Amino acid sequence: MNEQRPYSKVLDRLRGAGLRPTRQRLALAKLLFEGGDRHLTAEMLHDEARAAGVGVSLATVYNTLHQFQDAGLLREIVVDAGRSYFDTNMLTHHHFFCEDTGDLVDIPADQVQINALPEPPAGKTIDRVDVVVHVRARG
Amino acid sequence: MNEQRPYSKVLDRLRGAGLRPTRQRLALAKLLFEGGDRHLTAEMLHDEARAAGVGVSLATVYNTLHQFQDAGLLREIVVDAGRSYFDTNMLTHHHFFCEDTGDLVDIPADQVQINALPEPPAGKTIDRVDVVVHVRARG
DNA sequence: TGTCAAGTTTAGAATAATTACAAATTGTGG
DNA sequence: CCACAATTTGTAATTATTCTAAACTTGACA
Repeated sequence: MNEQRPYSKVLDRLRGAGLRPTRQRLALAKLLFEGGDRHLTAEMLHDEARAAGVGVSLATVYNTLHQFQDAGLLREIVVDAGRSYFDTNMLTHHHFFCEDTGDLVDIPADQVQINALPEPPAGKTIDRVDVVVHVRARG
Repeated sequence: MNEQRPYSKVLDRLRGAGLRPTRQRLALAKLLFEGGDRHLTAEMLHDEARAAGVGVSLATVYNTLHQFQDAGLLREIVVDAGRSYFDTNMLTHHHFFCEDTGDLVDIPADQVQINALPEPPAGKTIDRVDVVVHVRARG
């Protein structure tokens, strides 16, 4: 439907976040937000961009991911030591993490019910609750 | 009570895990297991060891932490990108993670109740469920 | 107790992910 | 279209961790 204005949605999205719609940001936003819910590392996104013929440096991919995160368009997930995934699904939800393959799979929020939470330490407020269900190939 | 055999407990612990009780492993085990529940990075443990006058290289600290983990004496916790904590509390429990300070605080298992969990992806079994409650200084 | 093989430790090099930097480029309001 | 600030970039730097091969311990056994 958007054949003639393929960037209009992401463009609005960037504008809404107060980010200048540069060529690089538009291309990365398109890759990130027009493919459903995704879990990507900086390296993976960089490869995708190059494969799509988009000239963008790895440094810019990192910058952009962090800017998108600060703007609330993405969230960072840390499951694997020394590797950050960025999740394009901003709705409350949780994750399966497969220790064999490194795969990350969404769990809709309504499939996990937490019905007791402790008081946070003095002077702190709860920001969010992350549930990671570690799984492995059945042995 | 153990003034005369200060290493006997950790010694048994290493023996039980099938690990040779070397000077380094004994010293690190003492630091790790005789101070209650602890959350330490390799670097932190290395510093403690040096402060205690124990000559041990950082490489050995890493090796030892992983061996202890494989032996079921420790578990690794990943909350902060690019930094691994090791937790000496092997009972089921969860964590507060303070984003401002990087502090990690235990939440006893009975203070979090999860009463719905999804089916794991085909062919996988659930290994464990990690709940991390992200908190920050009240604004 | 001395010897030896296997298990450990170590310093330093290597790797991997990420961040920092300063120069070059680009986007935008006037 | 200009000027200037924001952005991008290649590269170097940083950080956490793993690797490696040589040196050193340990424990078993004669």
